[in-house]
Amino acid sequence: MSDRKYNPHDIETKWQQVWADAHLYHATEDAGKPKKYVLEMFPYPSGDIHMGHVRNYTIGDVVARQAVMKGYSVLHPIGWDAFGLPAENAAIKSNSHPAKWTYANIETQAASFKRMGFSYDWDRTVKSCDPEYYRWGQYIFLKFWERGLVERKSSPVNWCPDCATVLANEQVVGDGVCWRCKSHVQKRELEQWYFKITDYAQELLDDLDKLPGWPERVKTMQANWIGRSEGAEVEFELCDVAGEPSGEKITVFTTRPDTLFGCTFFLLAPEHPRVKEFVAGTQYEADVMAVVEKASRETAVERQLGEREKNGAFTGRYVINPVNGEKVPVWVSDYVLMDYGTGAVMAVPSGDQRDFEFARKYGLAIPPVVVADDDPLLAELSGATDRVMADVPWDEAFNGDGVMVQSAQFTGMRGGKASEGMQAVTAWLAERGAGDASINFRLRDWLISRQRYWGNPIPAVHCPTCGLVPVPEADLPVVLPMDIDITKGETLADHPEFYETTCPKCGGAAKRETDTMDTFTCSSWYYMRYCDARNDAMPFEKDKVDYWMPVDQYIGGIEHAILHLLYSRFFTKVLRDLGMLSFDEPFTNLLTQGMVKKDGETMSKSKGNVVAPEEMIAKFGADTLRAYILFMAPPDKDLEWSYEGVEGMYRWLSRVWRFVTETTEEVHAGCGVAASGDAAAKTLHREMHRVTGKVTDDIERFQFNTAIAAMMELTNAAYDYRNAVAAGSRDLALIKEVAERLTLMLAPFAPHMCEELWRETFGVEGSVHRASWPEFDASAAVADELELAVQVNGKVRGKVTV
RNA sequence: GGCGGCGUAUCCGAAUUGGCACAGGAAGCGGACUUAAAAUCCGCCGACCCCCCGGGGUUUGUGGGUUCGAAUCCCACCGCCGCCACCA
Repeated sequence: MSDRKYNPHDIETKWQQVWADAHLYHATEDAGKPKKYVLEMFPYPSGDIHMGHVRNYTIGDVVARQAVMKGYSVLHPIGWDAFGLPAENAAIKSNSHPAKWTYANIETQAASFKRMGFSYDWDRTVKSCDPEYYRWGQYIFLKFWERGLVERKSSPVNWCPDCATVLANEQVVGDGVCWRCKSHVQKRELEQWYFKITDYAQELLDDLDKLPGWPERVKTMQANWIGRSEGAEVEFELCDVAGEPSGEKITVFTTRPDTLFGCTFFLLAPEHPRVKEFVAGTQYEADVMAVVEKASRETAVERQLGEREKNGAFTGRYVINPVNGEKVPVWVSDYVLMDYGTGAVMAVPSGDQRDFEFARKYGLAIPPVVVADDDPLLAELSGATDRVMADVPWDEAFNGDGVMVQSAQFTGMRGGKASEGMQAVTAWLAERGAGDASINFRLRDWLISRQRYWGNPIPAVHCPTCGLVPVPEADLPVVLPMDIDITKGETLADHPEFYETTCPKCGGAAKRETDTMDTFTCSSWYYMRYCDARNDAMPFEKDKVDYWMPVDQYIGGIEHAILHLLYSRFFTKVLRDLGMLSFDEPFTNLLTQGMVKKDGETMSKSKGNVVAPEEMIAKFGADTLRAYILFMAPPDKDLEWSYEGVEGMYRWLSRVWRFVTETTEEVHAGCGVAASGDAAAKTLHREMHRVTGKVTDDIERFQFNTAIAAMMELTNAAYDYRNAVAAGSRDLALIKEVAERLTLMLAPFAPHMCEELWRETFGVEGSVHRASWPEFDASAAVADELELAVQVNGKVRGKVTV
């Protein structure tokens, strides 16, 4: 018989040990059961866990535990995203080594996860900084390379001065700051390694439709990031210095070829490679170079701060508009981006607000070409195929749908995005070899090289004779050397014993690549490794991945809406094309959990509003913390921490504990009747079935807060029954069933307490976490009598009891 | 500027998707038990207006609309949050 008082601490540590010894949560591929892969984003080992971790991993744990009880074969693993800069910074601060800091934190976090009672299969743990893991990251890199998806090229890249490394576009956030250290990012021209994610841009966009289990806003963010634009490429013929046609073509991308007749000037980005050549030694050189230099001085931040004053200068050159043979001047302007489209733009000031502002500032013509249906100008210009008006009477550009005017044979057609006129102009250009329909993406290739030590070494060799040579698979892993003094700011480039090597191709002296890979390469496939975590012959067996994958439920923070989730989708598609697996998308259902706040702000040490999980465990136990963090709000919403709230949760768990232990004593003592069937018993019986249905349903919908609320209602109904019926007359079968059902349904939330009640109080053989989830009888949940409201004109006018 | 989300009692939140608005918890108040306290158990618990003291009416950020019926759908506005942003 258990203690009368609920004492979480002894119970929790006791069962944690029992579960660990029995490998209770070991996952096996069981062909006789449906599978469920429940995964939470693996943590970065920066110190001990915080409340955000508690919330994230508790959600996953409840889902995983209930799935086991419902008869699924469940995979619920954990690991660590262990490479990365914070480890280097911490090592510098503490005059230590990144590995030491990282492994120590992993130990701390692992202990905390165990103390929280999470049901992980610890035999599948992955640490991305272990050679047994990262060697397969290198292997995958080589496979990508074989497939032509690895590229080393020179281009303007994002440089974080504080992290002293380059960053991927996705890692530049907010107003042009580093995702990790929030420093302002600079632009530098550097040669770097890329994964050609743009090869998959269309599929990454299209397949968002295959993800009905993802939040709409995450899909919208990814679609915006990929940024598909339909339009046309148009070729303009360049004129020479004397203004005569040179025969050379210069291409632009436009989403509005229907406005081509309104093009009155042509723009180049300040970084455009032709700019210097065009103005060298001319009277325009000084003005143009002033614009170029001003733009280059501006940081990425300033250029990304939305709309600003547009600056420009005439280059002295002209291009010929292919639709009307008009010579239009070529300008340089700082609002044209070199890394989108072709770095050159046809300007149509009447149809584009930016071009409009630029034209007004520099006195360039603004002829109308697409006019709104309700614009009086339409009547005035109706039927005019030639340009009779060179300047619109408008205050701003018009970019909507309307009627084409002053556009030769296209005059009178519908103009606008995806319009008849747009198609007609594109077709006309294509016939004459002056353009064609085209699609442009905002997505850029993924810059994966980092000039940092604590990461996965890129398996490549620079040979003076053979060029870039991949490290042969047999030579993997390229081991990250441990004898490095990070406190002196050393990187692999400071260690000749690392980089001095021989070329795998010709055998001559060569230099090993000293950059490491972006940590997001490590996190792009770890969930596949869990399926076959100890394989030392390949990253994973196809059969095992095909059994467990895709992840049925993925849970993590919204901050990965683009970064990690996009990269993982990309990896999955490439690995599929490499024949290593056979599905298209890695995560079928995605839950993005909200943040845990205190006093309306995110918890942080600098704000001094951190509530440490260990402090709450010490006070109330892990079960109370788990149940509380799920009870306070739906999982996708932010949650405001309240100390009074935790005490309330502890009170309720104690109340359940008392009910179960006391009624079990009554049952054992035979103090009551076998079955009573009176009104009070009927009410409790009905409530028990109603709540079973509600809890089952709510966990499926991730409404953990209402699932717990329903169990509280059942607890209240159970106490009502005890108050209504005297001891000795109580229905023993009923109160026993209520106690058992409560224990089973609460087990995923408060696993230790329920295990204690199940095995010690009830005396059942085997774990409650292997027991079957309670069935419910929908008809038993329906009341015999029902009060119906009678509405007349939507107002309650009476009530009838049926 | 664009896109997306949100707004319900003192606070956190229900309302399974158009059908009795506010379940559950917290806070607060009262009672039982106790010499007393804690713990526990029981009960009460939004506001405003009207009232023949039985009760009735209004109220889901604001204002409209659709509907027999709206917290829920539509339009406009206000407020808060997030993401993107000179992407041609």
